[in-house]
Amino acid sequence: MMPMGRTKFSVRKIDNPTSRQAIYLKRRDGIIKKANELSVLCDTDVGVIIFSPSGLRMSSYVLLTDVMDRKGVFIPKAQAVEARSRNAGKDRKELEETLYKLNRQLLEAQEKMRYYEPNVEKITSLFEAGVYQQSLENAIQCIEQSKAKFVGNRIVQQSNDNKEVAASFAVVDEETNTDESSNANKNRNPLRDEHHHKERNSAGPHLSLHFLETQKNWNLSRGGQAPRLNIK
Amino acid sequence: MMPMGRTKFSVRKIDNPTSRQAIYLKRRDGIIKKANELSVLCDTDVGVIIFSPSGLRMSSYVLLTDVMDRKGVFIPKAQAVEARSRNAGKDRKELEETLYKLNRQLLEAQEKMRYYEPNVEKITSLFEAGVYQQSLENAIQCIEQSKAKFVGNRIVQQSNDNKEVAASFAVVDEETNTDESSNANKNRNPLRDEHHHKERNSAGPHLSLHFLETQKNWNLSRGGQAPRLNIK
DNA sequence: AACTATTTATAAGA
DNA sequence: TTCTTATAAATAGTT
Repeated sequence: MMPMGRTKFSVRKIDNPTSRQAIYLKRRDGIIKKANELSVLCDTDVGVIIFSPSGLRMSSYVLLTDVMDRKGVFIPKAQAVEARSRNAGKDRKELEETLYKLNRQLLEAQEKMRYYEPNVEKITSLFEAGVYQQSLENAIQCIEQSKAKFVGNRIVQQSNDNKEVAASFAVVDEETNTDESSNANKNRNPLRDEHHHKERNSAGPHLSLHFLETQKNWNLSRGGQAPRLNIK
Repeated sequence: MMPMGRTKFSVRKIDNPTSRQAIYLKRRDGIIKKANELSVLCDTDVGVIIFSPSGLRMSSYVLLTDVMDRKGVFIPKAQAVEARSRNAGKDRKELEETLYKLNRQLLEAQEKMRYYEPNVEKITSLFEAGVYQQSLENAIQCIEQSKAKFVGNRIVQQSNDNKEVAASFAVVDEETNTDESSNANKNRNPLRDEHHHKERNSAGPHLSLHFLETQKNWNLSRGGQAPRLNIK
């Protein structure tokens, strides 16, 4: 008979589908919790992407942003141009594969583009508008910095813009919500780490993602306190 | 005197930089280890991206990967399948033509993108910087107008601008979030709401990703076995 | 880098 | 499913 409590395990695929699923759920939650803790404790950006075992859909994602830009989502220009001639030797299957990939890349690009060229008519909430605006503001930041170089580094003050924008969000939030009861649904400010952006050229949609919350009672708030578990 | 062993902690930013860094390292490793375990145990794809507290560089990423290709993160599976079959009737010439067109579209998209994500390092004159900025300012103008609609056609004024806008943010937001309170340093994430993801096909991590391993002795291999830790 | 005292995470079982 | 409980793991403060 198995011991009552936790048993040792080895890192190999769990054969039994039922327990695999069960374990998946537990561990998924565990990782997300830890990712959140790390991000709060150390004030870092952390992203986690987890697919359900079935593989049919993304089960859980906790994403972090602008990473994408840096990792070369788009194929380098040279590579793209060259692609055509390189198709000469490919058989049909390969061609279709290439086509498929290109399609995807294009979709990605278009998706991204939406941040910068939002169809104003299609913006359905103020919320969304703010998101778009932020990405643009970020882009402008970069340009400002670039300009500063030419002018002789004199315009450094501009760099506080982002903070103000972000701050105003928070401030007003407080105006509308006077009650101080704190619950789990708070998310970090995507603009918090400006230095991230400063270091890099990309002004990308620095918004996207973030912690998808986990409906649990975990203290997912930043700066929270609460030892939230039962104390023996 | 502090107890020798682990002490309880609350989830809030660690003030002491030294211990923050120390804790960062430990927990970072811990998460990566767990991510790997999950991926092996449950045969899932898991990705983790962690930035160092300094924020200067990506400190650690362990991305599992080809996920995207296999499971269609960017395009829903159904759509992907369709994309393929649409090419079924085409002969080679047509295929190559399609490929070429796609390539061109992609290049165009990338070109445009450069506009919004200009490589600051490569801007060679103040004038050029100005041009970029102008296009971005224009975009922001549009957004502002869009915002105004939501604020009830109220004219957005200079000084109170931020507050008003932000306030309505809160309101709009509240439709999806019933109770919410906030401190000055906590910001909601504008994209938190899932509908962003739901409504777009490619809300996923636009990552291309690869597996970066972690130099450690952990058994990071897939399908591995080995209880890799010391047995008492 | 190692070491432990403790806190956490969790695999089974209820 | 959700809760419980015994035990494995993770890890904060120390050396």
